[in-house]
Amino acid sequence: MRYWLFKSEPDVWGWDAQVAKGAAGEEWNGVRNYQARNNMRAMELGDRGFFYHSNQGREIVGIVEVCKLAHPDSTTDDPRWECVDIKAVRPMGRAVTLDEAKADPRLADMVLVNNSRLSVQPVTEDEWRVICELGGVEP
DNA sequence: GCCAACGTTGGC
DNA sequence: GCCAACGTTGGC
Repeated sequence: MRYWLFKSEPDVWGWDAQVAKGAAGEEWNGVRNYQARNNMRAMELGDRGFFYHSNQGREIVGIVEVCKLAHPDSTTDDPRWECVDIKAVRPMGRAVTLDEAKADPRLADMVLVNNSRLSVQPVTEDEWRVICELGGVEP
């Protein structure tokens, strides 16, 4: 099992919208970046991810699970773009902000801290534990 | 709202 | 295959 982080602007697709989809989950569509797509192709069923609000909030608000492997993105006819489906698992006990992540030396190498542009990114097991600790949830 | 960083496109 | 131009993301 691997760990990931999904970014979305809360105005466009936020945690509440994800939760509303329930156990069925929803396509993480709209990604038009090869690196992000490749990360989704590498995902397996049951992999966990953080749900991050970019721009407004700039914080990790919840935990999601991959519930469908990479498949063509229904929002485009371009066969290059694929996406997985994810479902909400649980909210963080307390949102973990980008500032907190930046301030914690254990997260100095985290992609979130170092590459603000990548919208679907890998998270190491150590980073996962640290964020869960800060957010007050079981890893 | 600005702009730096980054990725993509397309002419040559 | 290089690189200038352009578009987008996302922190600030």
